Amino acid sequence: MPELPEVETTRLALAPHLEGQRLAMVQIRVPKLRQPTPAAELLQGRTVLRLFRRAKYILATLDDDYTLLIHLGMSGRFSVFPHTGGAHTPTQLTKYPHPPLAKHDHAILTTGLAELRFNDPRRFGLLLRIPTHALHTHPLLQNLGPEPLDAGFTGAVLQAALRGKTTAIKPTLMNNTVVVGVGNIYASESLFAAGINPSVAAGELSKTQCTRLVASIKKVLQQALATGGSTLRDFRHPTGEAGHFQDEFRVYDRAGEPCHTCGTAILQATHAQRSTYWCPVCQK
DNA sequence: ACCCCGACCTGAGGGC
DNA sequence: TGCCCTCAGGTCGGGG
Repeated sequence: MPELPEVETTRLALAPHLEGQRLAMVQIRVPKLRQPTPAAELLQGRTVLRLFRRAKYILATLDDDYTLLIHLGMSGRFSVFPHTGGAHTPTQLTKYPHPPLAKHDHAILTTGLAELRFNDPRRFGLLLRIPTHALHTHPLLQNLGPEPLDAGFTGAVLQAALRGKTTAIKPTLMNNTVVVGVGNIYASESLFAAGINPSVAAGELSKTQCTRLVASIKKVLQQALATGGSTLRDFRHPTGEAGHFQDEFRVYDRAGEPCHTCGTAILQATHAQRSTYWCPVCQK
């Protein structure tokens, strides 16, 4: 499910229920996701000071000098069940019967405002408790490339990151040390928008192409954010709404269908074991 | 230092 | 109906 637009959509939906709120009750129902999950007692009673995002990680700064790191993996999502009728103590919360827990509901965070449930069938997601002072040197975070929507991500920066790389540009866009947040959907979509063939060796892109590609990545991600991300199969906003960017796909998941620009059939191939889609006429 | 591949998981969908 | 195969929005560690 989650590339930058879906992760940011999730963060935006969670923030009003978490920022400034105390985790009155925490349940951890799975011993490990990608890594062992923190004990509920270490999180319960803490207040969330701030909820921010870096790459595809959602980070909750807690009031005990720890940060809760959340990653949605392939199939992770949050559901929000707001309480009705104002603030409550944990005991009172049980008086508000939210729907029964579902299969793969691995963590439940309850504040005075809502119950937030993390569901992840494939368990590629991640919940980690990290000392806040050590966050930027944590192995998961210290080698990350630039945020694609930051002003500092420019054609020159991309070209420098691609220098000497012989791998095709498409899987390279999904390399977190080059740029973060771009996954399998938005890599194909951005290359289409830039008119670049996904098989071109990354290091061979011209300065002009890098500049165009950076502009396309920003445009595609911003448009996806504006439409609430992409809903394939099961991705939902924490509110339960679907995203709509899947209606805007130019190439992703459209093998054999006509290019919206030139009518040529969209092609599909595999790069690094992931599907790539492109138009052989519009992308050179 | 790079690059590729398998591994980690469950579930949906298609073919037989 | 069921079984078996493939594929799915991500990342990491090992080996070449």
